[in-house]
Amino acid sequence: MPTRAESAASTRRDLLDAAAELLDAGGPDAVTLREVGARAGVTRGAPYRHFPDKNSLMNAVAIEGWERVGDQVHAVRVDPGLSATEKLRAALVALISVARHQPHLYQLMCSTPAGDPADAIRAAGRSQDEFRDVVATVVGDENANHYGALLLAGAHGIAGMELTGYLAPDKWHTTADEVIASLVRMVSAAGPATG
Amino acid sequence: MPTRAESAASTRRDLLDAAAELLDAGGPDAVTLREVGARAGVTRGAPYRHFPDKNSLMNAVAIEGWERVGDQVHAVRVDPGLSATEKLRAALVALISVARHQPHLYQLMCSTPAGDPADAIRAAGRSQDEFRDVVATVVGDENANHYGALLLAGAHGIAGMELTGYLAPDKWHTTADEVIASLVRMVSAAGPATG
DNA sequence: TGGTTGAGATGACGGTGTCAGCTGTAGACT
DNA sequence: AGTCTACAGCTGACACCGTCATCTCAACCA
Repeated sequence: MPTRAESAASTRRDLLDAAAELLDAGGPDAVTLREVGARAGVTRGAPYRHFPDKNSLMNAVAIEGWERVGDQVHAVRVDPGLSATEKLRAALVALISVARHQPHLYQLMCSTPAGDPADAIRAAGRSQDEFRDVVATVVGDENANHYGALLLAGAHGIAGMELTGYLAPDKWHTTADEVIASLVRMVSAAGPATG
Repeated sequence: MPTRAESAASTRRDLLDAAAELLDAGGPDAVTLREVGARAGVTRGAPYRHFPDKNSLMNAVAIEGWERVGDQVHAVRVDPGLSATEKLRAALVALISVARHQPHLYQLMCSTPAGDPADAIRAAGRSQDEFRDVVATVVGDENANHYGALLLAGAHGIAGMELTGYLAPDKWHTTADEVIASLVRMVSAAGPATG
């Protein structure tokens, strides 16, 4: 029999899960506070005990998405079985795989955070820090910022184009994976010595 | 005194302008069919004579945005006063400038088109064709597809990160313009001879 | 044991997208 | 000329949404 705090925490967790589930299944329009509440076993007013408004709930969902990406990139970074270049590629693939498997979540994560953006940007910043460390092992600390931003942008851009259908395969005759591979190759070639 | 067809076309134009105006000023949530109608001088039901639903209206706004980008890239491509590399950079800047000056429109243009995506993708495709022609003059026809997609993704990604605030300047110590310049430099170095 | 706190339920309100039905007029037809 | 028709726009209505004020009631603490 759960204590009151436990029960509240459990409800909050259920609300987040329900929101993420609805988002994955039916896109942003399918996420309705009434349905979120219903799936969490509460009524439409209950979420307001845990989040100031709907935007804050969606913001929290996005933050958890970024935290998961951060964990994945961290796991890649400390994986002893991967070379520096392999880590770089794996880290980029981690980002793209969110766009592929949870496109609606990805678009939420990469849209301007509603309400207070600070928390979402901080959560995204942690995975960016992990990623920059990976980049640094390939191009050196002094180039990590520049090439890190370049690679992040490239991965983010190709992921977005792929999931929206704007990277039409029969027009460009290339895939997101090929572009990623090409980016990694170019940056690796630039190497630690290049300004 | 306008004929009936002229009057209808004028109303349709006013609806599109009003929607784009509201989108620019207040984001997607500010675009309401009632307000769009009011600004166009009609009531809330009138837009349904010109668009099947709200999504189609927003889709049409996105398409016009892509057409404008296509025109800009075309103008760059045929500008006799620019070198191939300068054209490449200018074309990318044209894309980014939309993200900078009309961020909400840009996010609409780059989100999964609601309803029938075919028209929006076709409109975006025209500017992509123009862009690929610019790329081809730098890296050659055989590499235009691959590097074109890479550059487009890079520009799209850096534009998106900049406008959402995820490219924190005090974290990455670089700017979107620097990343673009670096991309152009790398691709130009790859050149027509490289596979 | 009695008071307090806070999670959750409920009723209500304004706003929104959407549709059915109506009105009036521009253009076509006889 | 007179009549008919198509259709842009108006209005009322409906279901749904986010949000809030208010209420209830069980878990906590003194």
